Amino acid sequence: MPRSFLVKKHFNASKKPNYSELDTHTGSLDRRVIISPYLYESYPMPVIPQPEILSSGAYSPITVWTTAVPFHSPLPNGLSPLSGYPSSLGRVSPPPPSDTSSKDHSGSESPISDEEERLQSKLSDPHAIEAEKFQCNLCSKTYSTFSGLAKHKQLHCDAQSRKSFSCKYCDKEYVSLGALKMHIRTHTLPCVCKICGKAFSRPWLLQGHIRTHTGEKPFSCPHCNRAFADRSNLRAHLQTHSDVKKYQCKNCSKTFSRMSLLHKHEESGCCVAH
DNA sequence: CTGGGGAAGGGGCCC
DNA sequence: GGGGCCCCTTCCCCA
Repeated sequence: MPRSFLVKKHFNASKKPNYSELDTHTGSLDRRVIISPYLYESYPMPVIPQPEILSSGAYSPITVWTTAVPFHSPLPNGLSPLSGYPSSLGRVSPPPPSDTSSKDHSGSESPISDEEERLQSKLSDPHAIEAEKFQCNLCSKTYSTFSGLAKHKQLHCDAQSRKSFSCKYCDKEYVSLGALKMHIRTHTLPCVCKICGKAFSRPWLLQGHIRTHTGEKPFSCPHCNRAFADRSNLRAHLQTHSDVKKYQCKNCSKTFSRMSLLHKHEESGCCVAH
């Protein structure tokens, strides 16, 4: 079973190692890998089969998620006026501070946005309130009634903005067709190695695989002249030369050259012991 | 058991 | 929008 189907574990997605120093260590390395013409001459890129993903049944566009605002439902708790429901009637209570579900469209770290401030000023002006219509926050369409806006959001705008593209081979969903196409390649595996027949989802994966046959190792360690076929493997190797390991156990402060080694260490019971 | 190398996959960015 | 590439991550294997 290809690893692509394994569930990805995000132990700490926010902790990203800084590899910026790699360039200084490998200053002589060209950032663009020059693939030997030999590879392309002897092993031309495979013809990608007709993309099944483009067939009409490949995906199901506009899959309305069940989180859409129910028609004629009361305002969901935590739904702010910025969600398209003007608070001119004074019915909308501010979302509870602990509610994190309403952060979907909030890119601002400030608890009070400019739009909220403008709304506050409007609230102080009754004439402005009267002139206010029920406006969709997604497409700016205005409606004279709240129910009209709610129906619009349920049947059109929310469905459009939250449409998903479902893989017909598995239950994964993607927000864009491009992402779905890329994913489906992990099922169809259109790039086949002509030497061993192993199939890959992307051409560059095949190129990397072909290096295992040719022995080409374009990435050299500047410290020990050891060569690698994969840049990421060189990067991991460079950590072995470093006195300061990037991955540290937060309990015992022991450091590791790889995150996977830290994970092993943590799973072995260090964190439990402390 | 630990550390390291090899191989591979997915997401994201750029052109 | 698609391809190429990079980065990060994971798994397997071995010393």
